[in-house]
Amino acid sequence: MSVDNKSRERLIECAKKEFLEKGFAKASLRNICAQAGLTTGAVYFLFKDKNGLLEAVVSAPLGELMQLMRSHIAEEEHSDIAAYSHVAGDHDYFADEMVKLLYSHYDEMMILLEKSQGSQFENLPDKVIEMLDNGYMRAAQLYADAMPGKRINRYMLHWFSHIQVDAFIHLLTHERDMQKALEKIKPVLDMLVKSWVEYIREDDK
Amino acid sequence: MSVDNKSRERLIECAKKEFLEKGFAKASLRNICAQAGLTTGAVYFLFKDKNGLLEAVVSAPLGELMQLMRSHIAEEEHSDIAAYSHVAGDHDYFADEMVKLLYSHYDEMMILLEKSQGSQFENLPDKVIEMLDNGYMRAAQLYADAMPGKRINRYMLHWFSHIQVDAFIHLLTHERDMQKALEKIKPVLDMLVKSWVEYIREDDK
Amino acid sequence: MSVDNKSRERLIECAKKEFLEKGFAKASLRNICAQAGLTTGAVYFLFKDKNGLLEAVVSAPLGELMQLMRSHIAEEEHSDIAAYSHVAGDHDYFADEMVKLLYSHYDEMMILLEKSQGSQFENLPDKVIEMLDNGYMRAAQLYADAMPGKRINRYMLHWFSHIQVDAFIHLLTHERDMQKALEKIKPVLDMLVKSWVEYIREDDK
Amino acid sequence: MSVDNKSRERLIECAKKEFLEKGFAKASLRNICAQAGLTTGAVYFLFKDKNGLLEAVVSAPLGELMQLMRSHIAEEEHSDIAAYSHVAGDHDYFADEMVKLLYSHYDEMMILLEKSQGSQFENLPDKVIEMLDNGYMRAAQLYADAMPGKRINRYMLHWFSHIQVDAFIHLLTHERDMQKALEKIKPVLDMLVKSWVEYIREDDK
DNA sequence: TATGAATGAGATTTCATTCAT
DNA sequence: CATGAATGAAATCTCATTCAT
Repeated sequence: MSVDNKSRERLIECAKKEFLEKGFAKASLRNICAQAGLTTGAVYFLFKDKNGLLEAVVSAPLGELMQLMRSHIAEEEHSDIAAYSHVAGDHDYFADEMVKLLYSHYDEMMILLEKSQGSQFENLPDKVIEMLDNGYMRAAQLYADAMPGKRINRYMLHWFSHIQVDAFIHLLTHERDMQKALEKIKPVLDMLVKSWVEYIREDDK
Repeated sequence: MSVDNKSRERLIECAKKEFLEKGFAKASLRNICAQAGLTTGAVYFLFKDKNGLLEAVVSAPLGELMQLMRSHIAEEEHSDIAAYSHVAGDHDYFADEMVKLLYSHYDEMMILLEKSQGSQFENLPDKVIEMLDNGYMRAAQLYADAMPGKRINRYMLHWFSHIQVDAFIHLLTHERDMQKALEKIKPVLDMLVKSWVEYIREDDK
Repeated sequence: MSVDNKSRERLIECAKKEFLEKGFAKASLRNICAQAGLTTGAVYFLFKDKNGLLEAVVSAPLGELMQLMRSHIAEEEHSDIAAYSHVAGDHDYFADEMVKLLYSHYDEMMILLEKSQGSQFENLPDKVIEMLDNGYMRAAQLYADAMPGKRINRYMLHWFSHIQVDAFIHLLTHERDMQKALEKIKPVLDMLVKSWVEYIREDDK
Repeated sequence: MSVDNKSRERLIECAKKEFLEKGFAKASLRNICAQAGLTTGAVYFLFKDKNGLLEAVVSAPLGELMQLMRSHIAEEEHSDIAAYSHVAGDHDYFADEMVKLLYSHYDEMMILLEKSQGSQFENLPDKVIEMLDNGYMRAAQLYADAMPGKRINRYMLHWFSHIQVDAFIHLLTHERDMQKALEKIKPVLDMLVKSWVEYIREDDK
């Protein structure tokens, strides 16, 4: 918005590198600023503090991520249980979106999901899991009710949310190329959906 | 080796608490030593350094863990592919052993698997996954060969090792009671085995 | 001088608050400017520096204070020693004037007298005491001369000046209401005057 | 208690100087440590922190001061109102004790009473005043009850406690020699006691 | 067998101030 | 008339580590 945000951008760029390399906690403001050719004071002028700098690095991608999660969950909650047989395509669609999002901000997502210990975002994966878990709960309930003598296996439901999130993080850390990632996530998601249907219920009592 | 290990043991006990609470990186040697009624110098006499203290805390359980892993993998490598239909019991047996081991040294395992960032053990889960991955490779190869036009999906194979390890860590962090843990891990392992068989292969080319 | 002093005034107003709250030394220019909707640079344009800002806040009341002090001292120096018996009314008059002045610029006076550590005004009370001390000196001399074998107790003279100033500061910090303050200061001044007459002299040699 | 506390003592000595010169808030740990030929870390080993260092500097004299205050107040509370005519000697005794105490730890007392802004002791004078105020309350009550139509002038009572404390601080800052101080405090205390008796009461209603 | 003392390098943060625009 | 950007110096504190004794 000002004539030149060069310093701000340089700082963000250098912070990104440092966070990625050392993680938030061990990242050194001094290092970042030296790299950017500035003094640490500049961080406190341009951002609030170390956390503020991190926020500047990840906030936009984070917003998009949360947006996608919310719309996925909303869809999930309005989906018909009977339709579960062909939801696969749906899931594929979500997975595609997610992969594209993750890889279009690769560094930021890595920081957010893997390198944010010690920051305000250190529990983001857990929060996302919680969102999913809650979102899937209704569908699971309907699904369980549909079969007498069965009830939701709460632990399995949660674990499925956990490994779904985990699947994307694992992908991110093991495959740098987006096209390949799009291929690789397919069977994973496929397996997840099929297993979900099969293992989400347990015998009542 | 017996006269007077009191200090050593007190130190180990206090370190365990601190590591569990704050994680290795943020644990304070001074704190630990003060708690043990000693000074930091004692750590450098009795152990080598901070990492050495951690090692003393976790080495025995770690040894047992590696032992169990190795024997599991060895078994896996000698197993017959044809037998895969009823390997379920086998896996249950392994899972039981693993859960019992993990829960008989709960604190140490938590430290090792969840609180060791910054230490020499920070990649232990990855190493275990690697072991598993390698161990499952031969069986997977045989299994793939048995079906023409199919080959191993390397990524899926690795991911299965990943979530298998993850399953135990997730259990550890979400269920403190061993009996309940033994119940909860069952469907997880069941799902894992069944899915393994189904998803480990992909179309050739 | 009139078109647009808004910024200047806003700055002064906000500075007043901050100085009052935290004292000069711990007051933060950034805070003040942010509160005023300006940046720190503005302070250096509109005033000279932090001290200049303080000066702008207190200069008018300070001028009046010094004026009153000077006229009080001038009167004191021209007063007749013989008249000391009924000077009481005089002192009451001065005290009233002083209280009215102090309370008509309560905030500024508080800053000046209690919150100016670290600024150019940090010794104002001492300077005022010095003025008083010098002013009372002549009267005291005449008074001492009037009684053979007596001389001025220099220390007591100074201490009286000290507690006279102190009396007003104490009042300011312990009574926010002007009417009540006017009542409370009466016996204090009364005591001061009477004791002055009695204790200002000591035996010669 | 150890072989040599040289560093500790050097640190305390240098801190004393720095605190005296700049006051607690503006005193620089770096400076103090450099002066003592140590690093700042040493402070955090030998004391807890900056406040801890100050505490080490002043704690002994502070203890004695509080002790003396307490015994003075206890005496005051058990004193007979009828005896007030010849209490003067009593007060002289207290004043002598106080002056001796203050001057036998001159630097520490200066720090405590004049240079402790920003530390845990910054309100010590106020606390002492409060103690005195409370202590004198009972005597004042009896004294007021003894004359119908009179009641305690709460403000004057407090102000007397205030200037009594102030008298000692003023002395400390204006007279470095103990013998001279002992002389100078006499008429001050004398005046205080006489005025107390005269001004502590006001007309009822 | 351990202590006590101290280091040295680092951390984040705060601040008044400057100055080109 | 004031901003926005940035400096540079200083602040307190924390820590793992060392080593003579």
